[in-house]
Amino acid sequence: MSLRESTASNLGFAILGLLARGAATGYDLAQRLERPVGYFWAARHSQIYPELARLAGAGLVAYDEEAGRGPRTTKRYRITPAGQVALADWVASEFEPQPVRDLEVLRLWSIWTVTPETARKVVQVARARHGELLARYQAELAEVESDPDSGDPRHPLFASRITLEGGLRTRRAALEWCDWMLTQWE
Amino acid sequence: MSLRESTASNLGFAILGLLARGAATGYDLAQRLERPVGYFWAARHSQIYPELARLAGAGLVAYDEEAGRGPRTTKRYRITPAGQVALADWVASEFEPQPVRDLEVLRLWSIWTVTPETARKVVQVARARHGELLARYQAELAEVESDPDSGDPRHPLFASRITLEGGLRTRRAALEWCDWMLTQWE
DNA sequence: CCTTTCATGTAATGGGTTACATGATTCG
DNA sequence: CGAATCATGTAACCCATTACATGAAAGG
Repeated sequence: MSLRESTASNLGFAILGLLARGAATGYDLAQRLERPVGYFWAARHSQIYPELARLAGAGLVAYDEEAGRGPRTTKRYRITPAGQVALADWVASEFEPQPVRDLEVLRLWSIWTVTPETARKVVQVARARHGELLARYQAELAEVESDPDSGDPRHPLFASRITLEGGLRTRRAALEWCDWMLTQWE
Repeated sequence: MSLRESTASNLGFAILGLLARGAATGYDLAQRLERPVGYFWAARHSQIYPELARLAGAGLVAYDEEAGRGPRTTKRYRITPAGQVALADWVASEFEPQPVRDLEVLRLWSIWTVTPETARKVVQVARARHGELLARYQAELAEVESDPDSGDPRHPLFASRITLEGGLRTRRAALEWCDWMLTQWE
């Protein structure tokens, strides 16, 4: 665990993390970086394709070309041994906490400028959103837990399980916070 | 509460939120956007000065010039009535949840690639960081709560109090999550 | 036949960090 | 007298979003 110069960006490690779980096309990666992984790290395809090219240039990923359906060939990427080392290294590396940017809290921080009635509406909308996410996480966690591999610390599903558990706990705390806030306008 | 075209960026509303609590120089704003406000919205002075110029151009803030200490004049900014309206409007406006980017969770999501011993170390470091933040939030909350104005929904300290309370709850949940995780490698 | 999905890229723009640049006052 | 603080700005670069662009196969 030491401070290190990275060969890949944060997005690069998100992609390596996906490829460590299985080979995929840029298109596949873009979809997973919208939905399951996107809960904590989102990205669009326009960002993913150039990053894949960089990772390939650094030898952290490699690809086979299949004759594609569109105008270009389809590239199926996989992580290389060097990529696996880089990923594991990065997981264990120390890094100082990055600057946070939470739009919901920023909004609440100025909520004293509106009437209590408006304020309560804002909190209720936020509460509903947290509730939706909580339900989604719970459903996904149930699915992951149904697989016995999710108990094995060296299996990807183990990591899926603990990150989902974290999301769940965070959302539950946020819901309780919203309920508490609603009691604060007398 | 309707979807609206904003006159200011998110950073702009962070600045308006600060100025709504009192006049300040760009330098003052930069400091508060590092420490207390930086817990949920951080920014550097190189971003703040141009944004202040934009806000002034849009008539949302105004400034008085004092003969400054350095090579340039010191500008003390205050929010205008139009700025107050824009801020309150924005607080009540709907906006779809922005893409999340949480480096800590991204890292844990690939933790299955390292040995259980290394993994536990990673979680312990994260746990310590959450503990530190919790302590800081608790101290700040105690200070805010000592002021009776923090109970008045139309006073800025009310909003400081509820956002700190949220930070506290989130950190507490994160700590419990870390403790739970540590039980997961048998 | 039309829409969705698969599949890949590039260009323009905006947001944010790091580094460059200047200089007076205050504190040790 | 040197370092920290007050105080303001600009420039280069990186990261991310939106929009532009193309085209085949599959499904309704």
